[in-house]
Amino acid sequence: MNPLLDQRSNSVKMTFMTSRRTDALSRERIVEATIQILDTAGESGLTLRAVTAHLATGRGAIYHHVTNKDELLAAAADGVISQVVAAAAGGDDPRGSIRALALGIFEAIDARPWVGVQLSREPFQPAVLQIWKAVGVSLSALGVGGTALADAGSALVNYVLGAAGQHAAGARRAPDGAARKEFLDGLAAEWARQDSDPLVQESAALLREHDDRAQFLAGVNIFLAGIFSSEAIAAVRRDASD
Amino acid sequence: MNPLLDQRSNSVKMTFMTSRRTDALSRERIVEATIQILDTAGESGLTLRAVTAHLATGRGAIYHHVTNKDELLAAAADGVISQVVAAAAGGDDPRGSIRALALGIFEAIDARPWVGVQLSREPFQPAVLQIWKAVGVSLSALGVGGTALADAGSALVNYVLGAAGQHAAGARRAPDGAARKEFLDGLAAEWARQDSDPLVQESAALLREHDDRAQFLAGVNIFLAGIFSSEAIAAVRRDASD
DNA sequence: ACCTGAACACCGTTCAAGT
DNA sequence: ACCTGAACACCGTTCAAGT
Repeated sequence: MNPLLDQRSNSVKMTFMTSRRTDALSRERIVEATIQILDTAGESGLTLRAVTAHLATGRGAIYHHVTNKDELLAAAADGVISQVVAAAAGGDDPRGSIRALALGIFEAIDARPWVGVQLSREPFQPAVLQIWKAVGVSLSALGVGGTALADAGSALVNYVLGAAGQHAAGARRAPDGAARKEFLDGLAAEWARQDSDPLVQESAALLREHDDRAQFLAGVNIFLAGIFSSEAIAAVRRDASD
Repeated sequence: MNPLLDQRSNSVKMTFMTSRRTDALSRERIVEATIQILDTAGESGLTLRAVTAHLATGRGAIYHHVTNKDELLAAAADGVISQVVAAAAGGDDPRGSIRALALGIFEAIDARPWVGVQLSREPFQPAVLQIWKAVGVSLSALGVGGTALADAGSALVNYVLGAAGQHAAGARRAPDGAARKEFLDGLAAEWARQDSDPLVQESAALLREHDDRAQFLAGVNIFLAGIFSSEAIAAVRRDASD
């Protein structure tokens, strides 16, 4: 009746065969279950009760491996972002790496809106630190250092996280393409109705046909351009003061 | 004491005397109570029970004027952002307006972390639309238009919202300067301990003495530089293809 | 029409009791 | 040490009943 309990009774530490339905509870298994629940039921579907049901265990058991529901969400996001960062790492083109990282994050969030919400929630969670470090490595390889690196890194990371949060909220509200189209059309109509300012009218028209992904990448390019034009100006200033 | 209250008494349509303990419930009064609760008790202190206690009314009364707790939060954030946008509007220097707007948002969030959290939560809430429009007007005045305006606006707004969310989360965790210093010192020590990579070591050192506000403004400048270098490149391309 | 407040259907977290 | 599950102290939201 309860396969999990049966498995648990013949658990052996040294075995090299690891089946999916492995025995004892562990942080890893809990996080894995958390990701599954988030993917299928969304953020509002993540309850401690859902996690314990999924793992066929008691309520309090979770708290032996994890201190908080928040820690659970942070760990789940970290699991997803780890893979994105690893996939974008390396290569001999730091600008390309930055674009690949940004795009990877965008796509991970497009597929799993809950990651975007979580990333924009807490500044020093593991997933965000990973992103900071990857951005730092690439910028450093491009010759940016010191305070300029901190400023540039902060700009890029905050931009990516901001877009992440906004896109995630949109994706949550309108999951598929059709719902999204309908939502944007309705919103554009609303804008156009509320405000006759030509700028708003034009924005409403653009809103209907805009591509989130392309717009996101355009933003990354703007920041990259800004970083190097700032760098160039700073270099000129340094030369001038020598 | 509460600028919103003052603002409201000026904006009340036909009367010039508005007492605090006015009789009937209204959306306005409910939002006002919401802001007060958020300011004094933080986001976790905002419960429907707290709102009804504050207004000395029954639980369900709120739902005659507001559909949701979410709408309450969005309306509260909109009230705060309205003032920021109004204060930063006008002037004949669009770049200055953009910096003033960004800084105004930063400072509003520094004073009221809950605003930052709320802004980064929902892409098409009233407060965010106000920011979009103000940014659009300034960029437009700088001669940016069409898709470039949408891209640039999106980049700036997402950057501001991202930084807003991250800074708000930090401000919530460490409200005063001393707590903040202690927190950053601890975090820097943690980074330095975990990773011997020289880049991380340097970042940890920078982290301890970095100024969130200056870093935020540096990001705005990077963005502005990026827009005009992108614009310049696009212009060159247009010329070349003619 | 507006308000009341009890009731409903949930939460996250704790903790004595078990193995 | 790890797990169980009832109990606790909350939530947001609804709705029959009042004015």
